[in-house]
Amino acid sequence: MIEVGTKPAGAADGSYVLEDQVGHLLRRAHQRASAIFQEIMTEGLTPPQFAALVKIRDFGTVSQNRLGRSVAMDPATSQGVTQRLLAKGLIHRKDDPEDRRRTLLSLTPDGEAMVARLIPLGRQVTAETMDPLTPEEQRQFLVLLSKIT
Amino acid sequence: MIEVGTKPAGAADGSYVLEDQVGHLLRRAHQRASAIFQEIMTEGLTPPQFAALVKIRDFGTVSQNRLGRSVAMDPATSQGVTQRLLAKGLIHRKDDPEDRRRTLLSLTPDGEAMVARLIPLGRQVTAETMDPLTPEEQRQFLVLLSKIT
DNA sequence: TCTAATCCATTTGCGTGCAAATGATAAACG
DNA sequence: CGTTTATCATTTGCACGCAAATGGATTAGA
Repeated sequence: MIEVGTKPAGAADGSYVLEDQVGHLLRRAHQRASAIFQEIMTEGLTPPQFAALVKIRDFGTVSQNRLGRSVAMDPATSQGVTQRLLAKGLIHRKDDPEDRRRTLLSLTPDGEAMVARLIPLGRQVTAETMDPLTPEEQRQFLVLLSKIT
Repeated sequence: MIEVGTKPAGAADGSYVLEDQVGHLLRRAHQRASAIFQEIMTEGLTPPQFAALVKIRDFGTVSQNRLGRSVAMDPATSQGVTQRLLAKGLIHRKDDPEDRRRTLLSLTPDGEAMVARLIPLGRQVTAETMDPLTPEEQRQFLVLLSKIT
């Protein structure tokens, strides 16, 4: 018996090819995207820190938890990230006078300047990450990726 | 001047929409895939641990660094992961007699049994993660995702 | 009202993930 | 042959990421 053609990715037999599993591919693609980010963004910010800065700028003022939800960070992670942005002098904190549970975050002038300076680089990161794809594929990919997010 | 239509995702103006950046979408998709993994794989294994087990099974016997490269883990991370698999009694270690720098890893009988039991669940994880996509979209997505990995 | 359910921020503990440094071994090369 | 270079495993330090628990504040409901 001669084998014709290759085994389809979704083979129902005993084989299990790690490289065909979405989770694994997503993990690796995310690693690569982070590496490209670090190459281009040379100011010592991490991707979550940059995402937080951008969102704080969008909001103007936000509570820590709300910021976390808007960028998909749980409260414990938000805590750490805002802590470090605070230490870098990029954001400012004050108690919410209308709800004493909350602390409100906003950008410092340094933070504003940093975001403005980094956004063009952010576009570059996205471009380079998707560079292996044609423009048409890039559009398709973003649509599909959004659907499984 | 009346604005017609919505702003394209790649707008070259001052706007920067975090949700349109691949890195951010990849981070969130990876988070979701990991969450689905944990829901379905109820035996206390993490995605990297499972990936390592599968690869060790494929190799039969591998050095720790080689295993790491094959699943995209740096040496420090490999160290931690194999450490925990060892503690769970799923893998076995021995010095390589032909190269005293290396330590060879292989599955214990428990490890073999665990992988065999979990692989069907692995397929389920992949299926559920891509559930929002049609079968045709799933194939497209895997092709594109592979290209940027 | 006042009590239960929610929400906010924080902390602890564990598991990746990576940079950088180290000591031991092996391979390359002059 | 001996030296330089590369590889292997390990350790330390830092940054996510999440589960679970806590104490304080607010909201909803009986």
